[in-house]
Amino acid sequence: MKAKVDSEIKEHLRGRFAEFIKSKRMRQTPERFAILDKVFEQRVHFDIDELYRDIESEYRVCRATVYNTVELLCECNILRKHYLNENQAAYELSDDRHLHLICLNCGKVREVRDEGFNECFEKMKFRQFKASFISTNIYGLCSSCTRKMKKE
Amino acid sequence: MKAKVDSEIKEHLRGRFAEFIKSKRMRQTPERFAILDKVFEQRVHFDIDELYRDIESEYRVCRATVYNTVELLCECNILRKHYLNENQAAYELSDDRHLHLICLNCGKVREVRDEGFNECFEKMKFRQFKASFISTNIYGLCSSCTRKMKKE
DNA sequence: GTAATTGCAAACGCTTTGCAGCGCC
DNA sequence: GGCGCTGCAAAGCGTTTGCAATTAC
Repeated sequence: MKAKVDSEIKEHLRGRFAEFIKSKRMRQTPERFAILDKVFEQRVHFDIDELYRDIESEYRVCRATVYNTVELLCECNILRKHYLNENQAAYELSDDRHLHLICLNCGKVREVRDEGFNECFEKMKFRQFKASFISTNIYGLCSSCTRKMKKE
Repeated sequence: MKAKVDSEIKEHLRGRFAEFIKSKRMRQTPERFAILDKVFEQRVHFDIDELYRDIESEYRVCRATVYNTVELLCECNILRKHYLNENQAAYELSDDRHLHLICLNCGKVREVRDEGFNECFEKMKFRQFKASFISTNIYGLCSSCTRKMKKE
């Protein structure tokens, strides 16, 4: 439920992506930047297919390219990849810290911020492991499924 | 890295599974209990294919049945299903609380216990959501991949 | 110019499904 | 004996791959 990314941050990230691409001696294709722009328009975590359908309407690009570019955006640390369920990977902007509440019955995912939890993670240190980011999934029952269960 | 499940707990869980099956008016097939027994022998999180190959050597059973039974064991709250990466779901005994340290480079998964973190979760309450369990994945670089990176 | 990147389509791997026959209740 | 469960095989679906054509540098 976060507000759309503001244009200053957008510009900054676009610049970082451009730098990243250059540093790897890769090419700045229009497809890559078109995809990045659509990424900014996503309000919550999204999957490749959602992003693809969203882009497709105004820019001709194929799924494989979306996969490739999103992978690049993860390497560049603009996006992060999460595995919430069986179906497909979910992506989110890196600065968007929250937990996922996932209903075991209907599969609905809710994003929840919890500062205490974030602090708890910041403090953690691991031997022989350089942590980059945390992905926390809490499985349970959403309110409407709880209600449904009671009726039965 | 946990010790094998001791026989008392095993007996208890077998009983619970039997009860669960009866309560749903399902059948106590030998396949279901053979699979449960193999589940107890797993030392860390495992996937369906590992479990299947492990069973197959001494008991004729097909993949679909393993999928079905493991799903039942999750419903019965003996197992929990985690999504660590793209490839496949990972399963663990419910009483085995730990985080997963996942290397972004080689994909290796390490299990780590952290009591502070568990307590932090216990305290959390969510509006309109009945939490059942938490699955925490920490992505980063393992020590050997960190070393590899430095060399380049 | 030339090598990286794209679109397309086929391949891949995990999981689910449909179905005929078996066996638990 | 009936119907739930099994094995088998095929289908489904997200993702990856191979390749010829395109295009950024």
